[in-house]
Amino acid sequence: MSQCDIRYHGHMARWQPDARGRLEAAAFELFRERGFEQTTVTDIAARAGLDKRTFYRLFGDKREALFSGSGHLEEVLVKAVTETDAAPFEAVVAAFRRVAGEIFADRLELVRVLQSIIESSPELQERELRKAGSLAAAVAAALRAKGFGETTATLATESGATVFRVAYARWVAPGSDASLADLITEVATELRAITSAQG
Amino acid sequence: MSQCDIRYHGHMARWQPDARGRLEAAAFELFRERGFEQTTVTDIAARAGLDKRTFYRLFGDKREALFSGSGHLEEVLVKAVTETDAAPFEAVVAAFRRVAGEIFADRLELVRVLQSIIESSPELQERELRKAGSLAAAVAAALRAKGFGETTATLATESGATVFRVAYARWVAPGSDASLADLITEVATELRAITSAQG
DNA sequence: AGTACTGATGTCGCCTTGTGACATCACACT
DNA sequence: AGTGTGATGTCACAAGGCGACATCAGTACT
Repeated sequence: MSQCDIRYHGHMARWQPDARGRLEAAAFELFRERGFEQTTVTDIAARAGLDKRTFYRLFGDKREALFSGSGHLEEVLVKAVTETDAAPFEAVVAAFRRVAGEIFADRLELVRVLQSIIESSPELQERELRKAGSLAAAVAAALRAKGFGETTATLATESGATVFRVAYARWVAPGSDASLADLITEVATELRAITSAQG
Repeated sequence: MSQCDIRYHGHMARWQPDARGRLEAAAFELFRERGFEQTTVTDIAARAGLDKRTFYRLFGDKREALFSGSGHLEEVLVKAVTETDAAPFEAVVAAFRRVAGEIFADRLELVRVLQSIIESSPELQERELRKAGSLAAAVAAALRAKGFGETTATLATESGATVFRVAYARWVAPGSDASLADLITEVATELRAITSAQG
């Protein structure tokens, strides 16, 4: 198995390594500098020293270059939900709290820039919504796999996601200094209060 | 005020009336016949007896032709939320129940076709998500206008929207025969149970 | 009546997104 | 040396979307 010794998987001298990473970085920079709509895919590829066609082989479309992290997020979230034995809503909230610590905690500045880019473009907002949706679908599926019913799984997931969204918005908003995990706990309590109030 | 007698607002002989309506109808038909992606804007305009450029003056993009009804929905929803004095979550759920009766009740078949078109295209799904989002923003704003806090308004709105989405999915699913309004009530009860359960 | 204005529509040309088909060329394996 | 293989570049093209200008019925103003 001498192949295992090859650390630089294939083509190293011929092409700069990590084309995908360079494209993501180039896209992020350009979106920040000029805005999403003022940046063409050709611009991104050029800055990464690649061709437009190569961009489209690595990303489905221009927006995807900005949402590469969401796959990892889904993974961690599903794992967290699977490994607990709490009630569904509590499980989802706890999973988000874990994600808050593992993924978001030390990236506030990055997240703020990312969010400002997204807010500047309707196209990106749509994509973000879809990513959130498929993420929720994955979590709901994980709950169902644990034996919960379709409706229960969906409602717990969506409620948990709502809690996260609100907490996240507060966390990203300027002037806040609480941790995301704490905000999640607070918002979850508020949600319980609101939904259990008497009509 | 003799002008009030003019029923056919302006240009009647020169152009067929209701260009917008004709384009919406043409788009709906073509999307159903060939699918969204297999239909070009030029196709739609041609079927409506108009030019591509005219389409883009009336609709921001190809997807918008399918979501014309969402403006009316938002209007009714906001009105319903404003006119009640129930607690926030209950107010939103009641508003959705009202919308269920006033707008959706006698349109199951149409809604099913619409939904099947949307489900066939990721682009349309993204747009639907965005429409739902701006609708929620409007409802939340209405709650805030009634004096509720930002967080309360958002949580109540999002929870209400979740209830509606789940009920709507059940209603549209084949084989169901309950009314949308009843489904909303049921789902709201389930949500209360889930969020108030002990960890 | 004549004329200028308005406003919805059509025409033309352009850039950008996204894709299929084919060429290229360092590296690996035989 | 010969032969793949796989990531990349090149070319051409359909479709989305937009700016600028032309057209022309009806309206308003004189």
